[in-house]
Amino acid sequence: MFGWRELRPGQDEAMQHLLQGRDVLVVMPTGGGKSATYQIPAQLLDGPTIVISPLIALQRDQMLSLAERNAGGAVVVNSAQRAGSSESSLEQVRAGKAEYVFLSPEQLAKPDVVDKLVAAKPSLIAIDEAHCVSSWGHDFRPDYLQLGRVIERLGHPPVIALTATASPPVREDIVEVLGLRNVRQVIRGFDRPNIALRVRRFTEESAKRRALVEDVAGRDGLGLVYVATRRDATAYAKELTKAGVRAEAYHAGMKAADRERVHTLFSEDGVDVVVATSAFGMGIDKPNVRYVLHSAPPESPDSYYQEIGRAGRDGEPAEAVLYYRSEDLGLRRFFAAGRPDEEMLLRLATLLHEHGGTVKARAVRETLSIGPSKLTGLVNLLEHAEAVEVSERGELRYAPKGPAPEQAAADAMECDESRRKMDDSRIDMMRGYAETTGCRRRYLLEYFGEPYPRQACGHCDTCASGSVETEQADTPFPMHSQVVHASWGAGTVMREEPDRITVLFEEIGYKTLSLDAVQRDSLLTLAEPVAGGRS
DNA sequence: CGACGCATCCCTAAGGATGCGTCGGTGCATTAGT
Repeated sequence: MFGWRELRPGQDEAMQHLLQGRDVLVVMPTGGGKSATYQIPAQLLDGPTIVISPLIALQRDQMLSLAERNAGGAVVVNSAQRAGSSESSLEQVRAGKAEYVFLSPEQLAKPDVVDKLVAAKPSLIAIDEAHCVSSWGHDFRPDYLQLGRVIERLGHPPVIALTATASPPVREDIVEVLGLRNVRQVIRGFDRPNIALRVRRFTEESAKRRALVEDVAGRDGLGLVYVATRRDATAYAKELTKAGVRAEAYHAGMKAADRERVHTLFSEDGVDVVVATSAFGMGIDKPNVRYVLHSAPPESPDSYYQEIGRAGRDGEPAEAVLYYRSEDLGLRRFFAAGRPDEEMLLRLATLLHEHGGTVKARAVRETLSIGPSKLTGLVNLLEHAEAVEVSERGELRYAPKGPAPEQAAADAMECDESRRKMDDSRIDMMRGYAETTGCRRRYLLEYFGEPYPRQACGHCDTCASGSVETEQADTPFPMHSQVVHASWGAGTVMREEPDRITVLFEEIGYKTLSLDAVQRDSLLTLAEPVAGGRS
């Protein structure tokens, strides 16, 4: 049906788990055949498959590629189509005339859409780009955090979550938010040895800009330059054009037609380089991208690996260069520092508490005069504080045994504070990557929990310059051992260096500790190893 | 948190230094107006 002669590593395993009724988290590089892991079980299971996908453009592409096959029909439900069209899509699903239905999490926030899907008796749910659950749900697209409830409402058929990049805490977040049960993790192909890794450090912004423009002008082949702001996207594109490079800017503030035009140029090799904010890239599977440069660090190694992973898909040599000034992390800290509206949080908690019964979300929005997205964000926080419950139909009520509203608001703020600490620690890990004297590949792979031999990878600047440590560190806290800190709680050793270790603490994120201090003050104790592992 | 643009200061004048305010990413859905 799909024209494949054989399965790739991991595909078979993921499919077997689904067919045996288990939930699965798949982490595989783009182009590694992630889609197949739900497309084939979808054919074998009796009932439609719901695919949750973050971008309307992705939904359309996936729907069209399935429509070319004789695979039982695929439809989309979103705001980009005519009013009646989503109706008829849902009708086709209910009548068994469509095997695949693509929707955004926001569509699933609508009770009548979910009702129609329940009536269609779905046999499988696939969450595409599942890392969005973790990175976008908190304030940007809060409906992501309600997916767990929707999955239950849909009868919790086997669920498969798919992503190309997710560090261990992101994987845990995905499993928790989606409420996955009896979950198996299938993780394959993290290392991308053909991508050479390099960091160039600068003190002056102007020197960094000149060097980057010069660098691009001297390169052959197709490339991507990631920048931090829309203004920089335009500015760099202009300077590169002046330097004789066919460059195009790309960011979310551009008109849809212009964005479309840049995509087309990029896919048809009609451009040398696209200068973009993080808006560019999801769903891109272009084999011949030769380099990915960053004019500033992104907010986490997760994002960085995702973005440089768009280079060298053809397996030919490619390069990822980070143009780095420590000051550039400031913008990321600013973005991570946003706090919820505490006053509104308290008003919402008080309102629901005093009402005492079940209230429609619309009525709450009108009373507090806030938008749907803000309300969902606040509800997510109060749910986390176990003060508010959301019914199957999306109605709100105060938890019978919930804390008092003041306490609930305070608890919710504390939950958010802990998330912010984790975000900050990811920024620190990005700094660590930029400033490490060790092998950069090992740094990234260990961040993702993949052991990498202590040897020169030969494809990063630190290995090439000979500064990399190859000696096996002899520490009392080996890689991946479980440790406990008096005030930071439980954690896992994620990185060892001769004089320090990095621990991922469950509550507050990544911390790098000097071994001297750890031993002098007995800061850490080894915990009992936890039985069981991951595939 | 830091960069940038603008106004002000210095006072021979011009242009560099300083201070202040503003702005900064990712997308869905919905609706009013053409």
